[in-house]
Amino acid sequence: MTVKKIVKLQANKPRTYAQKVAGKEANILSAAKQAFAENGYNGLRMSDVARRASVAEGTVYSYFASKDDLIRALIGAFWAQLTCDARDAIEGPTDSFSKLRALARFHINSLIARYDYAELTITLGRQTGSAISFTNEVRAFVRIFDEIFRSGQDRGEIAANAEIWIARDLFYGSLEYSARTLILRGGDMSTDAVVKNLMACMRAAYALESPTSRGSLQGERGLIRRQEMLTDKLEVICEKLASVQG
Amino acid sequence: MTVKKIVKLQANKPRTYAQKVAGKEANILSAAKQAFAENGYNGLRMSDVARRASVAEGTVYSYFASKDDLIRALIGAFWAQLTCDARDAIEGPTDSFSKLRALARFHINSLIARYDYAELTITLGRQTGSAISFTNEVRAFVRIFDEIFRSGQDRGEIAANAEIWIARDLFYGSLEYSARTLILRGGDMSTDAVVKNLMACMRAAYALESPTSRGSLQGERGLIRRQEMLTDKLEVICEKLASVQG
DNA sequence: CAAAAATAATGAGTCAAACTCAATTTCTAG
DNA sequence: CTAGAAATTGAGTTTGACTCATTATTTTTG
Repeated sequence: MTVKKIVKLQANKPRTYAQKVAGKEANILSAAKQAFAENGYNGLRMSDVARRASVAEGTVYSYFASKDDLIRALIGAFWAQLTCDARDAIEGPTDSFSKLRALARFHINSLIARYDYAELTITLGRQTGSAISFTNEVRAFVRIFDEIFRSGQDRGEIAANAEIWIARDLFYGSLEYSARTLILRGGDMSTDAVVKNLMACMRAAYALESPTSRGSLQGERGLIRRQEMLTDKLEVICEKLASVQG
Repeated sequence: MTVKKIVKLQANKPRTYAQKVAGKEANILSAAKQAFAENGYNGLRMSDVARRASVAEGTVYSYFASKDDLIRALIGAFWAQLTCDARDAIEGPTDSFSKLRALARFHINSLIARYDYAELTITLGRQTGSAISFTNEVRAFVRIFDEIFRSGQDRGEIAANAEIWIARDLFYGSLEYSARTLILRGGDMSTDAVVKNLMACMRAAYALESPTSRGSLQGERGLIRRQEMLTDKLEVICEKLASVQG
């Protein structure tokens, strides 16, 4: 019985040397992910990563040229995953603004869950120089917005003369800031309010309303709903007045 | 002729020991500012700062507990200066939205000029822990927006039910992202387009338009706007009632 | 199959830079 | 003028990223 046969019987052990090597890189990344989650960028020690991955410190450096390189890889993987998940999240709705709303909701929740990754994305994005740059993974993520926006323009839902780079920064910029605020202040504020507000702005600035559909139907419904809201408010006032009197 | 007389003749040399000491802190800060501008956060060496300020390395540490502390002080000074300049910049216009426009224009230009400071503001804001925090200087700067917004609400120019924290993040978040984009892509895009777009969004989302001017122009929209105004007014009444109760 | 060549892994050692602290200098108050 | 307080000094410590000569493993070759 050779060693090879034993190896073959074990489920997901690497068969070839090349596979083993590839697996080691994944091990190191996974160890780094853990260490980063626990201690953040400054607290992460290369020696600790090596120990967790059960390799020597030098080995880590044969896979990643530097600490920054390692974290960059981690962040790249994060955005790649996010891109996949975001594409799932926008599957449901068909019109552009609903897709954008779904993307916004997904994005702000992701940022709140893992703000540490988002934070380093900018600082580590810049490679060996002074200019700001981004990894391909981040670009791929940003492209999701661009695709929705462009197709919205093609389909006549979004104004054709809207400048996409401005809209994109409005979208991602406000979501990131809001995510930070929500983290800072704790759980008493909702992401829904942020998304709702952002989408109202986007609609107001970029929507091309078709006169037939939205002008009459939704407009009328909106009016009715608003009247109902007004009635509600008036009722509250009456109650309050009564209680003040009493 | 004593030494004191000579000192008195020289213009802005320190007279007392205390003044000399106070001046040294300023020297160190100024040296750090230079070093930071030339090499950025990672490239800044405490030994270099000490040499530029003509003091020993230990002296730097008797004024600032750590490198991060030193840079934080630098960033604090930056925002303090920015706060002064921004207050000047919004002096001209009287209505809230014009003030906000002036602030936006000022802010995006400042960010483009000194993005390095803005970038570190977040990362170094957090003090010895995991939660995100901000220095008082940053808070003072942010307050400018809040003051304009609140006074706009009081004066009936801005919807009373608008949530200020959401509006603030929309404002600063999109400006920061746009500033980054403008730095990245070079000079072919203008800050004006960004400001114009942002203000259009803000107006659409938060403006309470006077019924005489725009209300009559657009039939259904005018109706909706008036209803929104009514709702806002009612909300103000509700709040006032609540405060009467409490 | 064995020897040679290629590839990968190791960890003790280097080095840069933030930070410390005992000794020294400078200033002030009495 | 002097004692003591306050500030300064810079050589030395520490920490942690990174290197590289050596060793181990795998593949290729004869």
